[in-house]
Amino acid sequence: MSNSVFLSANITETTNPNPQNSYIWDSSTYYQDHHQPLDFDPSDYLALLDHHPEEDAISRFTAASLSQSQIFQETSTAGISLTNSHMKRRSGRKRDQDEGCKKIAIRTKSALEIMDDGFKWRKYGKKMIKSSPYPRNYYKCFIAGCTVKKRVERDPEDSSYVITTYEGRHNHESPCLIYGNQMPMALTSAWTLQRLPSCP
DNA sequence: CGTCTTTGACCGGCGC
DNA sequence: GCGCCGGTCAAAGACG
Repeated sequence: MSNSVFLSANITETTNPNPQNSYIWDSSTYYQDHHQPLDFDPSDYLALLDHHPEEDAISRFTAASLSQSQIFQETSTAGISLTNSHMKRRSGRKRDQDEGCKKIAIRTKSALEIMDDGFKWRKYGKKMIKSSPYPRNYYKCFIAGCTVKKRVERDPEDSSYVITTYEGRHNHESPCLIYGNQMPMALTSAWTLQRLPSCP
């Protein structure tokens, strides 16, 4: 676990005039284990916004926007146990050693198989895997020249959660650039983000 | 008719 | 070397 990072926060889906939805990152509920600095930027993978309730303002979320005085708390044990088993199964593969540091796994409670993360995806495969009764879905970024992929599968230990694994970094902005400023809808869920291991 | 999803086949990595 | 498994491809089908 030494080279993994967990963080979690309430993320609220916003109402948005665009076809793509966006999400409010509530930094007051943000927490992270191991007291490590956040060394990846969730906004590379999700069209996140940072909500400042005292000013009733919304800005684009980035790792740098997090305050240094953040209070760290324990993350959920369910998130740790699931991602541990996932890491163990996949660790040691050559491709993972080459590309592991570019992978981010996101676990979210959702009734829907696919969540709108602000990017457009093209589905290219679906596969039953041995370790889970649920199928794994494979997507590529729709933007030409962008090689980012994601896998989406249900948590075999708790089917109310969906695990989304992003591989690579987008070389372009999210298609969701124009954000509405309406108050968020009441759709909140705790997300757990984890950088997968095997960075040298 | 164009776009997107489904699904079976194929390929390569890994463990035995 | 062989079989298993996960990831990808591409033709066929579904859907608007």
